[in-house]
Amino acid sequence: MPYLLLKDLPRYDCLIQAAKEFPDLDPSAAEAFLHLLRAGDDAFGVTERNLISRGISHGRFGVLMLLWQGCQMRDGGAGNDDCDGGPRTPAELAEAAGVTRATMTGLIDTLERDGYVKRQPDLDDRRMMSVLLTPRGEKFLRNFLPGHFKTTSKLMSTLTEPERKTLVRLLTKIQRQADVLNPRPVAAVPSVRA
Amino acid sequence: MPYLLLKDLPRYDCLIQAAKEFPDLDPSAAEAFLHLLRAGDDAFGVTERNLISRGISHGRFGVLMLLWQGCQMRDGGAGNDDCDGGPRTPAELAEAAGVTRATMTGLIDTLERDGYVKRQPDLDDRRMMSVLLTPRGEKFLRNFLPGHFKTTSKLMSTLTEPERKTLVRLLTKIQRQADVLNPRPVAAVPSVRA
DNA sequence: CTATAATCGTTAGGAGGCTAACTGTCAGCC
DNA sequence: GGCTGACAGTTAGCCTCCTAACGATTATAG
Repeated sequence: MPYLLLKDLPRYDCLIQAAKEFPDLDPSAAEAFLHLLRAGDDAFGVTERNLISRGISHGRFGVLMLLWQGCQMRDGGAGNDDCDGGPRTPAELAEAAGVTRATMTGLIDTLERDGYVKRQPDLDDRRMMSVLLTPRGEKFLRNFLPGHFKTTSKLMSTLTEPERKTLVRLLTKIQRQADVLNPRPVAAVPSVRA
Repeated sequence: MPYLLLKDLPRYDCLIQAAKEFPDLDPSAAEAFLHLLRAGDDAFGVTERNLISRGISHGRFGVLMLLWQGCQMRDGGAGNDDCDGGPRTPAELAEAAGVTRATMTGLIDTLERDGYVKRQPDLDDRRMMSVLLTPRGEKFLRNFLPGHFKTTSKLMSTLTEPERKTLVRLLTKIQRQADVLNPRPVAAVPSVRA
């Protein structure tokens, strides 16, 4: 429950009222926007509870999941060609997780302190490190995940299967639109000539 | 863009694969859950951009909105009986905003430092303060809000009017379910006998 | 082979959340 | 009137995130 405001959303007629003063305000858009943020925050809060009760933050959990995914790919080896083992280095993890490298350093620090992961220098390129899940980290996930999945299932149990599909479809549209509106640096395009 | 992980969501067949190992994992529930968090984060990020470019955080913006709403109610005085002027004291603001009083102290500190709000001691109850929007704070909102509303409108412009209504309906269901799963303290129930 | 540029991980410092504990003030019971 | 408890706002300390800058290492150009 990190991020935002407005425990109770404004009622729709209040939005219409406000739209009289601000012609740019589209009531139905604002309503959808506020509900999206509110529901996202609520959903986040529900799972956050599970996590903090186990002494781990959402960010750290995400790192463990990325590493574990890598292990699965390697062990199960299901010949999935575009899952080449998952991220390993802090930079890859940061990229996959959507945080900065500096933040990833902090996350790995605490995970290593708690014994869930291990850093290992790369022999070929001495700038790099490899981050590995320890047996303890894997054990944590195996203990934690079932409850976590149960929670998300319960959270979504109010929606029928078609409703879930509809929701995903609408949310995907919004994601794409957000990508358009959010001019990401898009590192891998060093302009036409460089 | 505060909170979470997984820049790229796992593909659906990966979820199905994982469900073989974890029977508790309901793929469609997990998919909907992840998309909800992702879309909420994206939407948040889009507006956050506007805010930080104006030197204000989402939290501070929320406080200004709450105070401004109070002003509107008072000035316009539209005889709306359950909008009695909006929150005024730090405790009310914290409650309305969904943060702790301690956090609200910090938010008001920075807002006051920047000249957007003003603290005023309550003469009747000397424990209390009143927080007021300054002319500068109001001016900021009048300058900022049109662009903000335009952004949210653009974000939601990918959805038709019926789609927005559907989205709101589904998200409301999730909110309610989250409330059920999230055992809030519900302060006003001092147990049967106290 | 050397100089410059790019990349990796880290560090330093800031902001915004939280909890827990503190100070002042009001309300109620004796 | 004087305690005791409840409440308002603040303070202190922690965590996670960010940006900016750094040293070390590798890649590239001449």
